[in-house]
Amino acid sequence: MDTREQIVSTTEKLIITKGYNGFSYQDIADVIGIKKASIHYHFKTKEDLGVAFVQMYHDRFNTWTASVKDKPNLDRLNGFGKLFKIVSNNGKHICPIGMLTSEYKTLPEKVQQKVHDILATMEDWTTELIEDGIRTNIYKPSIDSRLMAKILINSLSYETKTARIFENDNQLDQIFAELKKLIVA
Amino acid sequence: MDTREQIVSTTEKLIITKGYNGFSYQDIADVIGIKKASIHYHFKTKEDLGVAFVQMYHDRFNTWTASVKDKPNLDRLNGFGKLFKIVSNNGKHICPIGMLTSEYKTLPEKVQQKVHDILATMEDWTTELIEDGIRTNIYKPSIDSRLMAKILINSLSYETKTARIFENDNQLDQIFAELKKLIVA
DNA sequence: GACAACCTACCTACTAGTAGGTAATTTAGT
DNA sequence: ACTAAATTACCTACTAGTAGGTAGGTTGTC
Repeated sequence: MDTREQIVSTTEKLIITKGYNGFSYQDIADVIGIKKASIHYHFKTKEDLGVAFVQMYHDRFNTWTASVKDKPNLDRLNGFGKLFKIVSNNGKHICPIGMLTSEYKTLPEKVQQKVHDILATMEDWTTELIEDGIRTNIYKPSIDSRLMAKILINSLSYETKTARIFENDNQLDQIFAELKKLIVA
Repeated sequence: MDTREQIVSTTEKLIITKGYNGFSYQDIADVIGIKKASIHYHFKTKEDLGVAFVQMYHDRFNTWTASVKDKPNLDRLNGFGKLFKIVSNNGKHICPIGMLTSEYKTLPEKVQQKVHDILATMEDWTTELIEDGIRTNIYKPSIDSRLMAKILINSLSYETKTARIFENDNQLDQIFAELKKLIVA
């Protein structure tokens, strides 16, 4: 992993714990053992680094959706749930996009745009997943796909935060199971 | 409204937009037109102010639950939904407790404790509401009360954040309606 | 006179960002 | 193959601004 990748990777960890406004170039410098000015060499401004991080996260999600696009609907649904389980890391981490969603109003314009984009991508993908499930009679026909997509994403994303507070590492599974009960016919 | 109340009230607005770590005593001073040092007179440290704010918010919730405790179950459920609608203020605001939940790891210890307490209170109240609904055959018997309580709170709380980003002021109602469809028999 | 509620004036610590320099590597021209 | 120019990746040292917090003085009310 080269220095640039190390910076973005460290940024992810710091956003999870301290948020975008809460971490500093000095924090990153301390973690990877270089000087603050050297980070400015790789990312001229903090805004540039923020944009690069969210773009990386968006790319990661797109790569994942591409990798499961031919799998059965229920596999994709379970895979989506597992994504949050991995992010949560047994109640130790939270979803960084959830953090940026909270901080949105104070984020630099270009970072806001990127956060807006990944949220839209995730909501659209999940909506299509549920639409597909209804169309193929796997899911309950009474469901509104977009609203259920939001309920699913909101419940799981927010749970990574409360799990960290209550040091509860298994309720994410239970919530996902309860949601599946509501969705699957 | 005396100065102390003005400070706490301004703190609420600032936490909603900038978060606990994002607002400063100077911000408050600018809003209410006094000097920074005068805020230290009312709240010796920022931690004290944070504690006072969350306590006020907790008291407000307790006052509300007390005011509806003898109302029919569905009235209480609808009232709970409306609480988020009021907080959201047509997609302009977010739930400040949701903000503090994101920031949790960086909050001073006493503020963390208060956030932990209000989250537990809200979850317990909602769980009991759903238990009552199941017991009185108003809700679907297949529901797990605690998990559904979390799904309800998470969905609505997180939606105040995404509504602010997408400038969408009516999906909170729709999500609450969809959740009611899932809960009510 | 006592006290509450404010003030001015300061402190230390930290922030993002910049100026200017250096050693090592890569590229281009002869 | 040799060399000069350019680039990469870092460094030290600094700026202006802001953070939370404090000491001590002033003002207004009972």
